[in-house]
Amino acid sequence: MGASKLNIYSESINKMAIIAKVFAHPARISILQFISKQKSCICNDIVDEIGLSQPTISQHLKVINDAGLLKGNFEGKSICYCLNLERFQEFQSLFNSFFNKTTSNCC
Amino acid sequence: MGASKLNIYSESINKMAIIAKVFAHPARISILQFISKQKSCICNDIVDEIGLSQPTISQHLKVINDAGLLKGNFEGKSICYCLNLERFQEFQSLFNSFFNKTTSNCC
DNA sequence: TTATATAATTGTAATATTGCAATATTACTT
DNA sequence: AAGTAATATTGCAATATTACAATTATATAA
Repeated sequence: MGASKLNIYSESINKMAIIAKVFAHPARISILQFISKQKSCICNDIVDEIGLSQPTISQHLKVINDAGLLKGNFEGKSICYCLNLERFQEFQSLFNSFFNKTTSNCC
Repeated sequence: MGASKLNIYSESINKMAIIAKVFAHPARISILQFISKQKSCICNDIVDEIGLSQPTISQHLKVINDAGLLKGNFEGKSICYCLNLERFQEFQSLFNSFFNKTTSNCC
């Protein structure tokens, strides 16, 4: 085989995995960090900042966006990427509730 | 190319990505959840519970273990897997501090 | 020692991800 | 309309991940 057997897990677990996948690549963490640090909205600056090609950054942005973590505003010919903070906090509380439910019973 | 260019990111960002990767597969989330729910330590029960083959579970356990999230005690011929709660909490606070530092300045 | 049970490792196939060059699209500008 | 700048898409190669069958290692039990 090789592909993930997504059908055997609950909806919420698959959702958590999709969220975690956003953070599972350093380029995407860097992009999120960079966007959040900018005073004004940014666009192609990410390419210069991170050191990957424009298509590669664009691809990572798509992954982040597909998870709902971005808002984009058009500003002339460029796109202003911003964080969707509500969704971000949703992620945070999902993970925290998972972590907080987790205890250890032995060892 | 195809491989991740890990050298262009900071140590802490790469570390976060490695942690996130543990949670980036539903099987691993399920395993963590299952281990934490058990009253007593378990072993091969994970295989029955989750519905993946023994080598596949073993492989996922290795990923979780390599991230430092497990403690293993030998109990007879089987291994008792438990969560390393200290490390788990370390993860939680690392992610929370990332989330909390993240703000949005536009849109 | 031999048998049995549990878990790790190896080998391999299928699929996914990462990265970039080339190209296409989109929106402004002249 | 033609040119330009910014971003997305496509196609492809390299690498990584996922999954399992077969095998191996380890530990107890007979």
